[in-house]
Amino acid sequence: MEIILDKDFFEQNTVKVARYLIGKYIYRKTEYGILRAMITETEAYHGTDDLACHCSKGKTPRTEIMFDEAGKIYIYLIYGMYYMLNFVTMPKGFPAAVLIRGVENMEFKKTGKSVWEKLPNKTDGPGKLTRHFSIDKKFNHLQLKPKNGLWVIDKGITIPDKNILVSPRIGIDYAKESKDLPWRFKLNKKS
DNA sequence: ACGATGATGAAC
DNA sequence: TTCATCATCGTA
Repeated sequence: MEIILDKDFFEQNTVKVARYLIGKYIYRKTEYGILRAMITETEAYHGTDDLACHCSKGKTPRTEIMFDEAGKIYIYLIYGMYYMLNFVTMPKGFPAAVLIRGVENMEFKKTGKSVWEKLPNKTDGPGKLTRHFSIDKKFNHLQLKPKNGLWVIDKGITIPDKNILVSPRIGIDYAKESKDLPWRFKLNKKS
């Protein structure tokens, strides 16, 4: 059974969403075909009290999207060259999002064909991920749904807790008392 | 270990 | 309007 994840799924605690996104599949449709992969690494950014969250600065032109409805896409540019992919969580008005850091099992189905061909794994980082999926700022503020060319599917696979590595988030040493929160989730290959 | 490269938010 | 900073990656 395959379910397209929508507002109902994303409109809950950001840490839970980050945890349960592991093992879900991200789909990206272009004129050439459909690219899909399993999400294997995520991070939660939750509320104005989270000093690592961009929204800790309050509502600004950039962070406004995090205050919007759950299931929307937040894209920003980092280090002048990499786009980061985030999904907005929590009810409208509460700023929060999940960063998608990594995927595995990339497959591609050409337009007009019916077979999925496996692709080599090169998506072990948030910047590479958006590059391989051709995701850029035009997705900012869009909703996750097939019509927009980007969506997430639950294939009914549940990853047990013992196969998930929980740790502090990457690259946020500046975040003082928030920097050690265990809000990063990663699929543990050996189990 | 470090530079590429530009948006962002805060200070002036 | 200027300035430091940055949820990264490839090269060394």
